[in-house]
Amino acid sequence: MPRAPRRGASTRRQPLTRERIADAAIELIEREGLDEFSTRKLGAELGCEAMSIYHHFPSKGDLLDAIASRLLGKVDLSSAAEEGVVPELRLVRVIRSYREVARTHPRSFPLLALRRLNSVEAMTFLEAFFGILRDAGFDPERSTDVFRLLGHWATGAALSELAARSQVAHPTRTVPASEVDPDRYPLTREATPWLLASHFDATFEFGLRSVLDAVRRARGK
Amino acid sequence: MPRAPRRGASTRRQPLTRERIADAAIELIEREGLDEFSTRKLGAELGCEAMSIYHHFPSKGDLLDAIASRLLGKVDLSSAAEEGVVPELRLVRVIRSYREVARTHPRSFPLLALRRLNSVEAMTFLEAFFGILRDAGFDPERSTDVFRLLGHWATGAALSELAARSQVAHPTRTVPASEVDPDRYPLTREATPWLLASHFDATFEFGLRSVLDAVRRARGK
DNA sequence: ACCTGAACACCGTTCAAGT
DNA sequence: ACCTGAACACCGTTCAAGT
Repeated sequence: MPRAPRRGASTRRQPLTRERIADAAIELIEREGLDEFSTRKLGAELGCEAMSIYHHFPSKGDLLDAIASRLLGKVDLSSAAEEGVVPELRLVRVIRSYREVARTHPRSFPLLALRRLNSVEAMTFLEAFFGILRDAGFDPERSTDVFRLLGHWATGAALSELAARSQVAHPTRTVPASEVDPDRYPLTREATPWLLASHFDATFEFGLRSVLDAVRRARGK
Repeated sequence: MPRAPRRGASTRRQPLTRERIADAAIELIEREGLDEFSTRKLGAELGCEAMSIYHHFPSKGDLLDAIASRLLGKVDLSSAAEEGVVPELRLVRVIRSYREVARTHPRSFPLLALRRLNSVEAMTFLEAFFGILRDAGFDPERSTDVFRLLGHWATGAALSELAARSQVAHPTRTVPASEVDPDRYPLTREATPWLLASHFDATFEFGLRSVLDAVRRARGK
């Protein structure tokens, strides 16, 4: 006995695509966290079976890679090629946009830091960045070192901010006060006001100034 | 009918402790990867039921936090308080040891970057670092900014190296050559030799010189 | 206090089958 | 070509019970 075609629950019969799956996955991760993310929940979200996803991605790992690339694609590169804008300012704009992507996607952003990216988005990002550095007068070798210096710092800063805000993993119990007698750590206690979230912006600006300073000096050599 | 006490399979009846569990977990993660790690496998490793672990940690998340702290505890801080050694050199030694921990624990190290740490190990590390910076003449506010600048860069550098070596996640398929026509990314192609793993050490040294340079200049102000 | 083992509500992924 | 759904071999965690 043939069953009547079910509809209603999901009238939207958009065909599944890699992009649509990855975007829905990002949304789901931001809502429920990386630990809670599963292909089965994603299927429910998309109105299809979990297994349909595997027709577009060979494994969950590949889907996570695609998510990372998609996040990198959200970084605003429009300022990278802007005529008449001094290279350093273009660098700053790209870096600030990178930080903004981290802040608006706190729970999926770690994927960007942990997974090796070889995608169109990654290549586009690299090419734009190298373009700025060439305009700033760097040869390919120095461009690579500078790219990595800025990238490493920016990634570390973003992750640290997310971790400190407990936006990455579900927060677990804090250390019992008895274990961390503050008298044993006087220097840390003294620095507490500047370790708080309220100081993140100032710390970011100090870091940005510092690495840009180093970049400026590297150009002179 | 009482069963005879089983022994043999696990003669070693050391009592379970948080430290023993965390160390076995690190070993297991390094051998099989973070994705493959489970409390059940860890139980088998320790010769006990998976549930025994939950008597020492309220959840798997708490165990992961403990692993992160344990890793941080492996950083060699002996040079931090060394009399007669110039502060900058002490900073360098701690940073190099941090990198070394990442390289010797590639698959568990990401936990250190992603999880918020408030443990004895974290406090000890902070206090040692702040000690060096005080000796270098920094006040608490600048110490915090400098600590974060160095920490963010070092963490980003370590993660990037691990990701590039595909030591973090199980490697997935590479991008099809058709998608990344190298002619569309001439600057990136030109920089390829310096983006390879063989250049990691040089990039690390450039980065270290750069951030230390920035720190030295921050002290003057 | 510390550990067990059955049970529950999940996972990612395979496979043969449907359209 | 694209999607389904049952099935397999797993998970983390609960709970009542053992010593």
